[in-house]
Order: sequence, then C-alpha cells, then structure tokens
Amino acid sequence: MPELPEVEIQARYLQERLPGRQVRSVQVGRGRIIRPHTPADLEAALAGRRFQRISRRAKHLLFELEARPGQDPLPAVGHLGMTGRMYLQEPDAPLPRHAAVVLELDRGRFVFEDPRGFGRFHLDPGVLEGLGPEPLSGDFTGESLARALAGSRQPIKVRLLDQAVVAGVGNIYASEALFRAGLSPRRAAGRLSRAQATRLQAALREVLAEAIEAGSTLPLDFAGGTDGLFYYGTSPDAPDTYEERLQVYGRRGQPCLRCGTPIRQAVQAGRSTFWCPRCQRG
DNA sequence: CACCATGTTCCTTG
DNA sequence: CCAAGGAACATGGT
Repeated sequence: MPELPEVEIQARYLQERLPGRQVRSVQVGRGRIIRPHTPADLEAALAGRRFQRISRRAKHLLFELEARPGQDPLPAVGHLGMTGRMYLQEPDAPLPRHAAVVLELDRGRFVFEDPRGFGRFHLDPGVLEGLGPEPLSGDFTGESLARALAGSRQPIKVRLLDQAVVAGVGNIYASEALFRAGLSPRRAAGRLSRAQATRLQAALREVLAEAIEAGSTLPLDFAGGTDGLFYYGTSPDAPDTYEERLQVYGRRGQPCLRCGTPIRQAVQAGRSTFWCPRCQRG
C-alpha cells in the first residue's frame, strides 16, 4: 500500500517516461479495477491519445491525455489500492501474472499490476472531490488541521485516516506522525490543544516529506520483487531500508528508539496502531 | 492451517 | 446524528 510518499514516487517515475507516448490498445485483466467502465469503453476513450502530464492528488494518480480533434483533454485516474504498481515494459517482455490493466503504447507498454485487485483505473475525476488539503501544500496549516478535528470525539489516529481531514495519510504514516508529535493515538481528535494540532501538522509534513526524500534516492525496481513497498528494496547505495526508517510502525514489543520502552500495538477501527506509551502521553 | 497486510466502501449495531 | 465493529473485495507472505 502505497501511501502518499509511495504514490508520489510512482507519479515521478511515470512523469519521466510516459508523456508523449501514445495509447494503441487496452487490455483488462481484472474487470473490477476499471469499474464502472468496460474494456471497450476504456479503449474507445484512450486509443490514439498521447499522455501529457502525470501527477498526484492524495493517493490518486492523475493522467492527462491529449485532446482529440473536437474533443477535450481526458483525465484518467489511478489508485494503487494495497498492492498496485505501475511501470513501463519493453514490447517483448512477459506480462506479470496479475496484470490488471495494460496499455499497449506506440513503443512498449504501460502495466498496472495489482495482485489483490483493490486498485482502480477509471475516467472519473469526481473521486477527487471532498479530499482534504495536500499535507505538503500551503493549504495544510495548524489552523486548517485544528478546524478539521474540531468537535470530533474519534481517536486522533482514526481521524487522520479520513481523507477529508488530510489527503494521503495512511496507516503507517499516521502512527509515525503521532509518535513524532508525542501524541497518543487514542486521544480524542477534538480535544487536541491548538499547540498540539500545530505540532501534529508539522509532524505529518515532516514524516511524509522525509519518506519521499528517502524513496527518491532509491533505485526503482517496479518489475522486480513482490512486496507492496517495492520501491524500498535494499541497495548498495541505500543501506537504509523501509522498515529501518520507521520509528514505531511494525515494531510491537521492540524498544522505543527514543526512550527504550517497548512499543505497543492496538487495533483501532480495524487497523493496527503502534505507539510508545511513554513518549506519546499527550 | 492460521493470521497478517500499505485501502476503501458498505452495512449493521449501539 | 455519531461511533464502532465487521465484512467485503482477493492474494500473498510469514
């Protein structure tokens, strides 16, 4: 599962390779990924168009496709779900087992691989409505976060997963940001002080920005490996693996890297939360 | 075999 | 109205 940083790395990878390339045909290996479209729909809409800019909004990938004579430019939207990945292949390369959507291009192909099939690839930018501010933009401030949390009695960890509060935060970075801010994941969201909301806002921004930074220094290997966090494989130049960068996520029972207290794990809203009971008493 | 998993949506229950 | 819990989607790793 890609969260915001992984999707950002994915968007940069595609932006460097896809613009200018033309779609020849569309193959769909798993129908539900392209709902509500049919393979024929999708091909009719895409065939003959060239990709323009690829960008990211929250955990969505946005693909701009050039206008045709008499038609507007077309926005396509992708979501990686838990296990999706997108990459370009040479014309004669073998397709992966779980090729959900394949776009044959003027040269080579675009592959959306997704073993679990929770991802999406469709033509409805309406899914972007209602998203909260981008956490790395100027729209995301202590004030805007405090406003989004006001009145809520939900645990702050659960609240952070609501994409209307902050767009792009997922289960890993929610725990990481709360650790950095020294806040208990169980704290009622609406009861954070203004100073705590500001601290959490800064922590979210830092945690996400650092993850993008770390990911952008690693070699990309989308076609290899099977882990959903594929872009964070080890490499000679990157002794720092994904797990090693995380302070609390996945570290139940292991000593807090700041104070040595064993990290705790609990389930909130059906998702695992990790925290240090000593460092996060706020 | 059992249990876990980066996401999201829907349904039921209190 | 709100919150919480569970299930669903489907596959793979440990």
